[in-house]
Amino acid sequence: MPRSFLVKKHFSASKKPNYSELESQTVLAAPLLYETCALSVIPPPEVLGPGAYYPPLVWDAGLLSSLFPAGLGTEAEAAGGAAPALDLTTLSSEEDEGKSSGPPSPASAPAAAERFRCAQCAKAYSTFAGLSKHKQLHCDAQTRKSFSCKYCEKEYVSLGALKMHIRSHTLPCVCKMCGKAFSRPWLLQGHIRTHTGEKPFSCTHCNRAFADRSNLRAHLQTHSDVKKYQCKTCSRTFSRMSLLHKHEETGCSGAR
DNA sequence: CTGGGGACGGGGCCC
DNA sequence: TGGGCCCCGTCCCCA
Repeated sequence: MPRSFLVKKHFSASKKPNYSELESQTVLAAPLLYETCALSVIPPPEVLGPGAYYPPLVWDAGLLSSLFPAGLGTEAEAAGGAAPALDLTTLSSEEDEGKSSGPPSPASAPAAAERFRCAQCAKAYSTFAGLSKHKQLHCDAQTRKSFSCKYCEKEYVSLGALKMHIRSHTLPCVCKMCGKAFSRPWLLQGHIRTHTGEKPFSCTHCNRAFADRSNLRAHLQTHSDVKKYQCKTCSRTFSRMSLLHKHEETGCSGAR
């Protein structure tokens, strides 16, 4: 399964993300803030539409854990929220596995600890909050991804992966020439080559040059007698997956 | 219709 | 932990 395929469908039911729309939210309102890609993750609230925005603090689990050292599980309960999959606000740094001195520790009340037991590892906790945090940090995380994106349905197993993904929503890297926004600096660099005409990737077979390494790789396939993608029915090979898909969709006759 | 180029996106790996 | 880079991939367009 292609890795980018799943995400793209969240962006748009059709082909490409609507850059102009995104730019209107994240870039054009405050171009100077982002033109050098200085902002690593999330634009200020006034830049994004109110419906789509979640403040940066939401993502700062470390800050939150410092603000709520006693644990956020009880906070969430008090708020009456049936928390979604797993919100980052419920994450804190390493703690509570029956080891820390926090509220969920079972050590001080062995009898009460029996009240909340993890179904997967049998660890016991005195409070529901303690059990919840344990499951979020350890047992549930082993069976499902734990870091949920606020902008879409994607979930990740690590905060770093989530942060990287969030950039695809915030698009902090903006082209000074045309205003187009990108999630990562090197994507912007590649785009800038479309303005400058720079083509640093050359084919050793025909000296043709490309601005994009992936495009060179695809081009190299054209020099090969046996292409990378092969039809299972007729054994015909193609230089690109898309060509193979087209071939299969149009109905491989089995000939050739 | 097919093949190829151009532009771009995302996850993973490495430093 | 974050940035750079690589790899794999999609989509659009054109000859």
